[in-house]
Amino acid sequence: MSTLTKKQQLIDVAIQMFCEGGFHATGIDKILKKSGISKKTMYAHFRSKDDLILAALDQYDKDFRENFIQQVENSGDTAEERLLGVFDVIHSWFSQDDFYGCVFIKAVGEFSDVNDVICEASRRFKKTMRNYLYDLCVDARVEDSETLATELALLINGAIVSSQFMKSSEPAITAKNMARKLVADALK
Amino acid sequence: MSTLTKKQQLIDVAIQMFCEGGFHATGIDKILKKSGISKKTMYAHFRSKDDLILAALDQYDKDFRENFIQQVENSGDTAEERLLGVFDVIHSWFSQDDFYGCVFIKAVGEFSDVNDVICEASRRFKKTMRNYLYDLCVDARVEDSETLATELALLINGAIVSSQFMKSSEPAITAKNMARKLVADALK
DNA sequence: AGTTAAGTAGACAGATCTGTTTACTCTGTG
DNA sequence: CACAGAGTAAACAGATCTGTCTACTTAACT
Repeated sequence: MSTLTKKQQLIDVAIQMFCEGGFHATGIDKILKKSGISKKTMYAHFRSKDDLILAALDQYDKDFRENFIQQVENSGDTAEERLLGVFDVIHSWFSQDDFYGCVFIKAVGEFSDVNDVICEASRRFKKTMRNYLYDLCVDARVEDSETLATELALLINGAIVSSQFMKSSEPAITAKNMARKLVADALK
Repeated sequence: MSTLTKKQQLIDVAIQMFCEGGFHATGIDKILKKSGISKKTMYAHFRSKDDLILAALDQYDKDFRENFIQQVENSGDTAEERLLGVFDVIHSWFSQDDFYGCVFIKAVGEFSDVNDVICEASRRFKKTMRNYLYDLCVDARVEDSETLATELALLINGAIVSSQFMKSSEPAITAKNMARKLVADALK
């Protein structure tokens, strides 16, 4: 029951509520009520709401990527299989009950000010993900890994948004079929 | 200077501000200040803020699609050219100074409640756009137009989001290259 | 046992939000 | 001129938001 635990609980509840309801519509009071933590404690750990948002995004960034990478690693024996395995992983993500789209896409939508720290954190996440895709491409001996990584990243963004709109996990399958062609082309 | 004009001005300013700043972060007072219209007049035309949001989205839906379709029609002589012309049109959209991503993507991000009227309007827009893509596919004598239309819609969503994150219009070009392969495949 | 750190509960301040209302202005028309 | 329609300006109500502050509690450590 160290101080870390309360801080962590706060971050956990916050990210969950931001994912579902967005940032501006999710008030501090709601987060505190749901987490059962007092306001004073929150402001002892975080300077402001924005500070909490930032901490929540940082945490989510780390957790999501860790989980994502591990699932991709387990999705196939060859590098090429893992490259397509990415889309199986997002398919199971889309299938979760608490899937409300990508919280970083929400973030750049709500904080469009270019220099906003929250935007920067979101951009950083997408860049890191794209770099991971690039590494997968290199492993699969793709010649133009730069291009393919960018294409796959675009495909993933599209699948997320389409899935959110259609309230279905099918776009992951659509994207996988598209990716299959691109990968085949890139390896040819 | 009829009543329509004031209502229209309000809608115009509102949609512009919602596009840039999102919905929850854009207060009524800011819209009124920017448009120079009094609060009483606003509430004479709209029942509530949600009502204004809905009217603004409806208007944008109509205007955007009209403009989009016209540009696509002018983008090539053959149906196949127009199918790829779609990506030239979004490229010029991404290049605009006031491009802040797709307002309907913002909307489903901020109003995630499934039954929300605002969400419904956003879903309707995306469906209508996909149907237009479907028509283009049929015109181009694509065999499986259902699949290709879904794929192109996903590609467009991905390009929008990637463009917003990268603050660049290049994803439109990336998407066009991807689409070229898909169209070639679909016509083979 | 006593001190300290960390927490709760909740009142409070001040800003901002949506939405209502009152009183005044302007403008065109019969 | 008189009146009706549409608009402005601005006060107001009531809710909600972020952030601060006081007073009390609990638990751990020396």
